Amino acid sequence: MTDRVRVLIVDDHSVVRRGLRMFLEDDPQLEIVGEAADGEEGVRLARETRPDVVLMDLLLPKLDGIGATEKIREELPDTQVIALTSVLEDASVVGAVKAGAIGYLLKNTEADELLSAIHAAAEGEVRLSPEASARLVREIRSPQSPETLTERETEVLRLLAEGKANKEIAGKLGISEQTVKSHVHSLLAKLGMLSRTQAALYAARIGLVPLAQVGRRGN
Amino acid sequence: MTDRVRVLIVDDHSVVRRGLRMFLEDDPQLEIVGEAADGEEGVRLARETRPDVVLMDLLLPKLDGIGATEKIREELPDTQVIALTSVLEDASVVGAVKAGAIGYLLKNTEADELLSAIHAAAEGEVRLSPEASARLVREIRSPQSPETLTERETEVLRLLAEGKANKEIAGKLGISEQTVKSHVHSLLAKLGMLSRTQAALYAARIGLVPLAQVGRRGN
DNA sequence: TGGGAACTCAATCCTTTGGGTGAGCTGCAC
DNA sequence: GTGCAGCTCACCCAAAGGATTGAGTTCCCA
Repeated sequence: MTDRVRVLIVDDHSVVRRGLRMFLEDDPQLEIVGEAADGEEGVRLARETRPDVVLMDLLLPKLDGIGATEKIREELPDTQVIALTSVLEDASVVGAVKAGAIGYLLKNTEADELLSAIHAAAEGEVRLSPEASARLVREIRSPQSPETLTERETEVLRLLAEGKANKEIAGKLGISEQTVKSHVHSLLAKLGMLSRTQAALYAARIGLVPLAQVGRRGN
Repeated sequence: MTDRVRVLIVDDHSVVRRGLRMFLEDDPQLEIVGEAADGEEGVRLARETRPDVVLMDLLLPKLDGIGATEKIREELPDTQVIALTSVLEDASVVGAVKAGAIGYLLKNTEADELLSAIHAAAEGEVRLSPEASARLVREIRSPQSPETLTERETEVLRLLAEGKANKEIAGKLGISEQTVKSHVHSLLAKLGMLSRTQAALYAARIGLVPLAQVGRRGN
């Protein structure tokens, strides 16, 4: 509490890194120990600098924020991670929390909120944006809680969300089309959806597939 | 050229606004005349402050960046707009340019590039990020240029991209399912795609539908 | 060792999607 | 007017998608 809180910034946009740095430098109690532009670099810098708090964007090149959070929390249990993202989605809130994030804030958070969240995180206190809290609560108590997809189902969903047909997915995975259909079936049931199109959009929404390269002719 | 360039920042993330402000304040030739957090406020502030250059995020609440750009260019022909976005998509590049943007930059642009782009814009010079240029060129010369969808087709695509079935779309639009099918057919042909799922993902990718609220049960 | 979860596949059935073709209507441009 | 583009609809057909039921495998955990 008396020492300065050492912070690492991980975000792929230089503008955002700069903005965060400016916000944080207003607080003499904080020290920025580094900036990383992708997930892998984030993990590496965390390892080197051993920060108290990492501000982690979730959409990152190379290794996404959730993956990076997992690795950091695994290797450096004393380092707290705050997920900082522009988009709010059920799945990514839950994913970030599961990965070990202690906070989840939206990028439109005001400066003082952000600072207080960082100090809270350094003390091991959970701090979520009101929206994120709502999602989490809904997740927990929701009776028709979106059951988690199995690994295989997720894999199928990913391919499905690239616009592939069942037959293509079957070929890709080396299984029969029937099996793909059964995965699609249970995946739709779990998500409470009625068509592969809805599932594909859901996958895109939660960032299961990089939207930027999706749906292109012949992929 | 001798006067300071007056800049308006429009972005819904306070962190990004702060970051941009810091970048721009390094340059004594620039003056920041305002910040807006959504499209409508952006248009209003542009009207009031009559800036030389507007830095416009494309994903905005209330009125999106392309709409805001159109309005600003209409009312204030001397104000140049630079689209500044985190995602690069064919359609939004083309859309922004059509709406009258003179520049299109990604948010991971470095500070000096950004500054030089602003000065270029103030002089009426076009400045695109290399990636955006590539998309534009491809758009122009591409022989199988993605023919533009008609209004009706776009409407159908939008509903399709909310995960709706043909029958639902028909009901929503008050036309027969057959007609919907014919729209879907020609729309797929124009986009060179094979399934509604691909089309839906494409629509999501170009921001035809707000991804945040897509694919939910019962919408 | 018994049970459950995950993955695999099959057979059957029905619905949805999408292709092909043709055609009537409107409104606008040449 | 003639022609074209866009919107509408119909009929037919093939393919893909999705529901249902049932069942075999492996692997892991209680």
